[in-house]
Amino acid sequence: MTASRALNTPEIVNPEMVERVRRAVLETGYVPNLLAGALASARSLLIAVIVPSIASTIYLEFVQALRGALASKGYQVILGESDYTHQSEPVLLEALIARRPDAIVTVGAVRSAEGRKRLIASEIPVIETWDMTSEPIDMLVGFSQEGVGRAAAEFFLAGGRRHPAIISASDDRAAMRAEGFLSRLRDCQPAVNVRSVLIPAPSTLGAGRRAFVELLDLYPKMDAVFCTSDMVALGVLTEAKARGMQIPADVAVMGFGDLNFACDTDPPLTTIRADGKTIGHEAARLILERAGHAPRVQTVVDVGFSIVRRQSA
Amino acid sequence: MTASRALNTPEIVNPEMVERVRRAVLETGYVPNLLAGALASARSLLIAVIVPSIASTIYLEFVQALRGALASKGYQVILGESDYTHQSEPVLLEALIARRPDAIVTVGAVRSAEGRKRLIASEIPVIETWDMTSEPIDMLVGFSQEGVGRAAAEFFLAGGRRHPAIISASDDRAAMRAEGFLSRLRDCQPAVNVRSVLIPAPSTLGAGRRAFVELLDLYPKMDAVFCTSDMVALGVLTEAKARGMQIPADVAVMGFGDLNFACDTDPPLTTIRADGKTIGHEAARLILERAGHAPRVQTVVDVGFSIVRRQSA
DNA sequence: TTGAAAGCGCTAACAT
DNA sequence: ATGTTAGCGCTTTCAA
Repeated sequence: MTASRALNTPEIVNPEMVERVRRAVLETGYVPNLLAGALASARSLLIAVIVPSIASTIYLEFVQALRGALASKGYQVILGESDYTHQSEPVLLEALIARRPDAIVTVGAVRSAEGRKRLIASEIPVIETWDMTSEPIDMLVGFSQEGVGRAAAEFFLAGGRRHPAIISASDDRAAMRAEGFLSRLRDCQPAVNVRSVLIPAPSTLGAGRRAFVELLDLYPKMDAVFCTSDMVALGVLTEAKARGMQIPADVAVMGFGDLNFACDTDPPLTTIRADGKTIGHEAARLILERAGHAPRVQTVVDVGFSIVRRQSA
Repeated sequence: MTASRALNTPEIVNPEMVERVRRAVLETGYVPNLLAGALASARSLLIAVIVPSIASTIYLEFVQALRGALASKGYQVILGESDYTHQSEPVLLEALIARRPDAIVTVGAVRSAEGRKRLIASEIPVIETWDMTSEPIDMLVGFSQEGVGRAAAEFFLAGGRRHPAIISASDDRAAMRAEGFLSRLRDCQPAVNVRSVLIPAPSTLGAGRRAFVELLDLYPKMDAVFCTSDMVALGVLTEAKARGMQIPADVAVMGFGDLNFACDTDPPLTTIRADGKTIGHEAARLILERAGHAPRVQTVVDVGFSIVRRQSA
């Protein structure tokens, strides 16, 4: 017990004793067994994070920020992949709950009723992120995906574009952005024509190119394209350039994500920035506050989004 | 004990008993505590993976493949970030060892003597990946980074290019690729001029653009550029296009990684493919074999690499 | 096929 | 400031 205290709370142990323990640790190469510690203390210092796909770059900064903010407090992150579908959600959740993480962070709302039930029953703090859902399980850090779509439409309209199109990936949140975009356009007087093309998640440059070709074909008057991902927008820029089109003169192009290449494309990409880093930091803050048994804190955080105006639109 | 068996090895339990246990599990919402299980059985079903940076896309497929192959056997992955430096390596390793993972997979060789010592002392299976180091700690799955660089140089030479340049990121493995590239060129008779530009890790499109501008300035005769990352190569293509240069007529461009956009750039990017997916699968296979107490298997796997010839070079 | 006993390596809680 | 006791929830081992 004294050794345990010397390592975890040295300030309440006699300095000489702490020194003796330190020496013994070095001599023996002792590394504490966190599994045993977690079992005894009911704190695993483990945070489970569920992303749709590890390979989708859009969430990388978020995971990195979350991980970084928690690492300094001794927490580690375990990653789950929900595969953009909600079929295996309950199974994945059970596997993660079995590790007794101190919090579970999900990208997007937990959709399956079964999954929600298990999370609630587990009494583990839950943080849903990247969207403002109406009925969060517990805590929530995000922004309005529909709002993003509406803002994009508004931006095009304000710029005088009357023949907008959208290239949308087929995942939950991209669909919400698309819905916001379309709904804003439905409200126009006089009516505005729109075309949309759906591509499978995850979003790639190639899918963007091909979708743009398709749009050029079926919507010759098109003068603006909103892409639900910067990678797709880059594909549009590539195809446009290859055809000698002028961006934004011929077609305005707008992306989403403000990925790290967006400022360096040709022309630089106008996009909507959702700050994954901030979402990660806020989620970490909520986790730490909850861990400190702080009085019930504000549990819904809207981090908003911003239009990053560059040259492509 | 019977309940434990009914859940883990139902085949040796009376079917009626299994059924009773199943019902009880459903009724109570019981979820096994893997922390306790791991402590008792000395198997955590946890695999620690160390990548230089979560945000570097090049390792995403690898992590995903590794995760996928292990998930079906009940393993989960815990992620560590080594930050492209080896300073904090021992600390990170200690934090991971404390979780008693059943294996530790690292991207790149473990450099610090302290880290190597701890890993060996821990007796946890170790798999170093993405490089063929001469003195692996335990198992190894990778390919020759220097070989990649030499192959790139060879490719340019065979294509008649005599004024090659390289844009290299400043991480361990990129530096090895650069060294291979330069060493092959040093062997040329008659001598071949080379220029190299170093950019900070992680590699970005913007860094590629700017490095290319720099090269154009200080090496007007340049007729080929090898980039240690596809993202950087994309930056070169972008800048070239913006200046109205002809690729590959004016300058041949070659990347590394065969990232998912490489086939859809304009022109399509010639690159060197290192199959992260295969590395991940092989690593998973080694882990599972070792876990099955299989007789000492082949512990060094060279997955090789291949030149993907497209139009940019 | 089922059960009983012991213990994995820690920490909480309660002495001293 | 240090020590003792008990127990976290499982699995291993041995017994019936």
